[in-house]
Amino acid sequence: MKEDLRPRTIEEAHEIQRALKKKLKITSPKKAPQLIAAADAAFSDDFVFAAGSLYRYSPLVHMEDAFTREKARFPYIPGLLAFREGHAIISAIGKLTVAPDLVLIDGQGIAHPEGFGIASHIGVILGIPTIGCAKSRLIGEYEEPGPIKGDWTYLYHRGARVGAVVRTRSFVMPLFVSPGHLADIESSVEIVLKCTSGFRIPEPLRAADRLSKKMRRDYAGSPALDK
DNA sequence: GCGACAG
DNA sequence: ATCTTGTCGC
Repeated sequence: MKEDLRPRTIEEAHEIQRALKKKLKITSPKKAPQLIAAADAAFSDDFVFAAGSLYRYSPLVHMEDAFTREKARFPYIPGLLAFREGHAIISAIGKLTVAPDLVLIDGQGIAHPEGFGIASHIGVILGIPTIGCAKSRLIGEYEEPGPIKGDWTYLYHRGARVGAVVRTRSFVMPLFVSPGHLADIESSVEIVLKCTSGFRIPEPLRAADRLSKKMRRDYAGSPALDK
């Protein structure tokens, strides 16, 4: 699986994406998750700092954090984000002492040109439910949702519903939510909204974002931190 | 050929 | 994502 996130070429990355997509499952979840984690990454000149933040779900209660630092080996290419930060994110999640039931990822799920964004990629590799939560659109057409928190519309691509455009805070730019793995559009919207209060970004993702940036401040130039 | 393009 | 000054609003 390590190889599935560290291709040598763009062509190889596309092959991996197509192969892993065969294991993708979009379904309505049976049980509500008890533990939700969120992951995000920050970058310095040559490192990627990934952070994972774990919460008890409903109500949201912070449990623990974890992070990793590794060399950035793949460029950012729209559609291939998983190959730039996926490996580090999975590593950070793996450092949590308790495994989450679901993970929120900063990026797209199936609302992706190949139907396999970073949230789907991570979900398939980890074998657990994931939800993509992006701040902007990668693909798809949609109608602007209403202006109040909780308003949302479907995101369509090639005639199919691939996600939702969700107003997580009144009168603020919406978020692009799409199921990653073992989730569906409606449950993804519900979970994202339940994880959000006061801010545009869901609390677990805000925590992961803060931590990844703090780690960059603290360790951007440290020689030996890797194991 | 031109425009779009998660982080 | 990152860089980076001022500005608007709670």
